[in-house]
Amino acid sequence: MPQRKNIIEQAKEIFGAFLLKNGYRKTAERYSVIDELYAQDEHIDVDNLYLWMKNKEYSISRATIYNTLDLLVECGLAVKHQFNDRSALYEQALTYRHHDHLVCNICHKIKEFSDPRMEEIKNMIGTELKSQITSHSLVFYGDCTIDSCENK
Amino acid sequence: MPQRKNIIEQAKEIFGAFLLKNGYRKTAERYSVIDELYAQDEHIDVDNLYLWMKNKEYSISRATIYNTLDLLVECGLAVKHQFNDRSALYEQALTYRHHDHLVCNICHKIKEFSDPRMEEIKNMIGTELKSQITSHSLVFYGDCTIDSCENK
DNA sequence: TTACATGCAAACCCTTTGCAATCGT
DNA sequence: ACGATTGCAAAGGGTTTGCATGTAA
Repeated sequence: MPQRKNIIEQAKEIFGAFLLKNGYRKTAERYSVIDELYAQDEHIDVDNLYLWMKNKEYSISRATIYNTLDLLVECGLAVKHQFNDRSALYEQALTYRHHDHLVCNICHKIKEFSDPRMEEIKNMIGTELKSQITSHSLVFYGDCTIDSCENK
Repeated sequence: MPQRKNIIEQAKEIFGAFLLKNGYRKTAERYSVIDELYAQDEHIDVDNLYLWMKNKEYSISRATIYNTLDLLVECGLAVKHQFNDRSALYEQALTYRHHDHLVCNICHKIKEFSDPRMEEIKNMIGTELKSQITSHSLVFYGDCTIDSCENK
């Protein structure tokens, strides 16, 4: 990932401006969450992010991670997903383009996709049901039909 | 609801056959959950169903409601929805046709809709990502633009 | 200096589990 | 009678909260 560093720097600048604008403080913990969230290649939940950071000798608590992720979501630097009734998953959002997810019923691997028809459906349903639709969550669940899935 | 009684009777027959087939026992508690789930006009969560039933002098525990709802989902007589990170919502499924949901950001009212393009998207993405898609969850979130919404 | 942020542990909420008592079959 | 089902309360897992301590501004 040659340009990931730049992305992280960019994210930190945006975050700094956001903190300033809202009178929040710039703490080392908050910036470290950006570093480590943006270091992930996959969606990650709070507990795994916490363990990951502990493992890297960071001194941070779960509470602070929760708090910081909320801030990151608020300023658009992170996206939160709730795929099932378990823990929420987060991913970086600076280079994010909206996509939806396909979750394998057996191995629970997550694949991403995007379909332009979703926008059309949103517009149409929004008009029909008199709602200004602000976001959506779409998850497909299915059985992999390829060998890379661990269900065979 | 003139024919709701018939629907409940029909549901009970299906449930009875399901219980028999699987060697499960026919208990008054299990049937009472059908009665009261099917009496709802809206989605309901376990706790509210429990309180509703307690209020009607039923003698039933939360654990049994959880257990029975699982069975009802298993045999197709109920559908379970997970709209947010809070409690799951259930609805009767005998007269159910698949639909998706629009949740108001402010008043949290739920509206239903259905769009045939979803099937097309499912088929296409399933082929593309090599998955036998078995189900999906689609929720739109938006701000009502009508006065019936409590957000004005 | 003085709030706000942190870290810890306890509290919370929804759901699941363990087990003795009950009840279908 | 046997074993599944119930009800209760305790345990579980993820998230939030309260409060003393630490720290940015």
